[in-house]
Amino acid sequence: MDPAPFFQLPYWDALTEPQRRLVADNLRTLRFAKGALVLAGGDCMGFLLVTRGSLRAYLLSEEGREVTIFRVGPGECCVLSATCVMSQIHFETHMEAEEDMELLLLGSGVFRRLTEENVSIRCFLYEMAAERFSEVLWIMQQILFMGFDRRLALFLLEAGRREGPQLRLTHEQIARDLGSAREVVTRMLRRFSQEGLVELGRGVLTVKDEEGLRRLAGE
Amino acid sequence: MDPAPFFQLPYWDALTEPQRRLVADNLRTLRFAKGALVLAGGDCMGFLLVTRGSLRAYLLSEEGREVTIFRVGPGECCVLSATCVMSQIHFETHMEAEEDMELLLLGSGVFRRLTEENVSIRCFLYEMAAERFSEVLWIMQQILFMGFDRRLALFLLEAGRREGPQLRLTHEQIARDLGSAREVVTRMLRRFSQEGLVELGRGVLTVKDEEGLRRLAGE
DNA sequence: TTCCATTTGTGACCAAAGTCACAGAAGATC
DNA sequence: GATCTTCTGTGACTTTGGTCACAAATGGAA
Repeated sequence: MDPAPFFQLPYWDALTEPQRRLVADNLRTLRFAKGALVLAGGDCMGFLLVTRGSLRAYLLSEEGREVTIFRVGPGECCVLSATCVMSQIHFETHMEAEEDMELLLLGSGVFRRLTEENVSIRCFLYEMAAERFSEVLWIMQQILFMGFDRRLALFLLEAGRREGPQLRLTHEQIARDLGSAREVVTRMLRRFSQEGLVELGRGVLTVKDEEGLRRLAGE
Repeated sequence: MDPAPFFQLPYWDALTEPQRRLVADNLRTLRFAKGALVLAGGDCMGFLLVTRGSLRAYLLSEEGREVTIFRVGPGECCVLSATCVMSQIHFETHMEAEEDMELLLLGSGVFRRLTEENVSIRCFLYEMAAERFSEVLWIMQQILFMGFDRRLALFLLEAGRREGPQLRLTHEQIARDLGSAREVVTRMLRRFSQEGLVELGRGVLTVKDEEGLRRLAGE
């Protein structure tokens, strides 16, 4: 197992030599297949650092509806599970592998020891949590105040920024991401395609008029 | 101006003597009348500590709809404005005085210097932000997945916990808090009163059957 | 090629909550 | 007590988005 990615994180410098050894000795690599549940209901697994693929964090209702609140890509760590180890704050959040993925895990026992010994790490992680916080507030704004057309437009713009204008997504996936229903997505996408904003294909979706989407999204 | 409340905060111990003087010399007391806007759109005023009354933080839509995301009571500080000074994260959040209130302000310049010099304070504040984060996720769950009846029941339970079973609230105020419309609140409250859960009066509302509300709320 | 599972398209319908337009009631103020 | 303002009550209506029930298209797999 190659812990190199962990060493690249900014807080590595803040560690003492014994602490570094402790980390190196206790890192484990975990692999998950696409769609696998990585973490349910805000379990406190410890410190997670994604090395390949990506995680999707979402809220889950009793009836099974989901809403994505953020993603964790390669080189990023999951602040929620870290925060939960550090301060007994429990987040009712689920995480699944969006693609086949690999992550480094530093178990909660060792990780807690580390954060108790070293304020800089705590601080660094909390700061990242605060950043997520501001993103989540933004998503909340969208859900609260925007119609579905605007939300979908924002979704497409955001996805486009991540993956380019060619999106390999089914309507079903989009619906789950936005916490809506597939038919609703289909209808709205059809409207978008009639207006020349996107082009639709089976399992693919091409953004044709980013400017138009942006206008619709009110950006 | 009496900076005593500031001294009672846990991080006071973490300050050096010159830092303490710096704080004491730069604290200002501000007063706001009930309903006054304390902070708009996530301004970075600096560090706010409420000494009397309470703040209400809310999201605001373009059309003027509001949703309350948290409150800051006496002895508590506003983590959002603090966080925003520390890390340039901007929260699109508004705050108003819920009652006549008084707060201590440590301007952003001095406060930034302080947090740069002292990791413990940074860390402490970020940790509080993380706590707010978990509360906001919970509110998000409510809005996303619950019907209005459940949300209202939760609101009444929460308000009851703060202020006892006698609530001095108008339907209008409740509606603003929940981001809904006054008529909707009136209708639902009427249903609640028919079911014996609450008793209604002009500007007053008494929780009669907390257990029943709890059942309805699914707690 | 022929299945077959997956994905998309669509119309009809439903339900929740927001909007509108008032009317009436309760306190406050003069 | 008369008037005013603020609250509350209510029915009718609209909108949005979710649900249902299919049909049709597409692209692998056998």
